Amino acid sequence: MTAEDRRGQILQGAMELFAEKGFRGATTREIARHLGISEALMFKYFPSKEALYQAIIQKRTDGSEEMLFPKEAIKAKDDRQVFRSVASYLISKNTGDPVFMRLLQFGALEGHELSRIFFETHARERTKLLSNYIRQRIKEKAFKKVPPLLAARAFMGMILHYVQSQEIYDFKKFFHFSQKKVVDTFVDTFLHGLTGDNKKNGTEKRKSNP
Amino acid sequence: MTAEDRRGQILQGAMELFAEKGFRGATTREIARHLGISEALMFKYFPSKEALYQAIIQKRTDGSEEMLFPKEAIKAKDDRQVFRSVASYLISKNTGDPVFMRLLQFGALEGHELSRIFFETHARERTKLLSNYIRQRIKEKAFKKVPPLLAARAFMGMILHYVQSQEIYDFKKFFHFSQKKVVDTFVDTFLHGLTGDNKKNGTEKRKSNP
DNA sequence: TACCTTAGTGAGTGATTACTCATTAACAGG
DNA sequence: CCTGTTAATGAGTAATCACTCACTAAGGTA
Repeated sequence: MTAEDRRGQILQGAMELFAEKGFRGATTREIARHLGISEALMFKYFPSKEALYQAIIQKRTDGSEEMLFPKEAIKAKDDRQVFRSVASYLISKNTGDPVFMRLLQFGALEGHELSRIFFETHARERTKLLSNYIRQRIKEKAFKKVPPLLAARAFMGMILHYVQSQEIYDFKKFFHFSQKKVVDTFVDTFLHGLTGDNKKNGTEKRKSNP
Repeated sequence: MTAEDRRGQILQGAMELFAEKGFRGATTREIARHLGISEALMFKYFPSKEALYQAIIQKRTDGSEEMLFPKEAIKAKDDRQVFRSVASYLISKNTGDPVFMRLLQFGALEGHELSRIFFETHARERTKLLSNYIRQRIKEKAFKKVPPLLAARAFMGMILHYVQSQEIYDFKKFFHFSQKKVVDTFVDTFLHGLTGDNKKNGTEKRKSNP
């Protein structure tokens, strides 16, 4: 097997185990056995367990294309479409493949350097992008006057906590909603609130109390 | 020192270290040194590291008085007060003392039995209580027709993810809002949404475009 | 053939882990 | 004073940890 392929294989297998058991919890012996190779070979490719962990995080964060922040919807000021895109992106990115989410969560708790870097750059950047849009819409009197940063975190929190619950707390054992239902409910609630008349979409209203 | 006191002291000190480093990350030697006692004494009081961990979780979950679910506000159908109470409770319980939150998070990731039990009972129960209220208010046409469980999780997710960000991802280094501001923003947004006129409170309106 | 590079390993290394045990020290009741 | 109880410990134990090293075996080139 070529060096390149072997490197990739080790990264993949190690990531799975780190995500499952955390940095401290996953042993080098386990990882090697999981891959069907010797520990010694692993240490030929990565000089330490720490270096292996760092390579994994770096690979995933570098490869993270910018968040699907729909430029057309933003230009068109199509609020519903903007928030739907953000929600869909976050849900679909993390639900199918909770490995990276678990990895980050573990890293944050264990106080790992690179996890902190992720939160202080990527996560913060995403929140800022969304809060900028909200700030602009407030200026245009389309949104109420709320702290934009707080509102952005509220919206992303709804989504991220939901995904986290499903994948880490194992709530998916108890109930499951379609992604469309989740996105619709979260976006509609965020934009229009729970109170008010029973409208189905944001654009059309329907009288309920004649 | 009496046996009772010593037991409590060990529980407290061990909890702090488990919260900081996780079950696998915190060593018995560290815990003993942190308490200023020998490992041997610890093992006299708790037969294994596992038993110590279990005792900690049990103590915190048993002592958890029922969530401040304001009965008067519910009877009065004071939506704002209901959601404000839930939000305030969750925030103040976890912000000042993030130890238990970290403990649970670690436990969930490490797949620890008792953490799972917490989520499958306490956390689920809270969500159900809130979703029941929402379901009732939907029947009374006070709320829009949304999946009550999903709406409840959206609201609690906003709050819990916010606290988690502040305490675990260390976002409090970058910005801080007063608890009142956070509660107001989250509750108002959840009940009335971001769109619509610029009202300051749910009851009084203020014209912005003369 | 002889030689060099390189993927790959088995059998270790010292350090650290959760946990044990024989022993001490203090204090009580008689 | 003696004796029993009990909090408390220092010095271990076997197992496991991350990591190393001397060593093959398989090619490619001359």
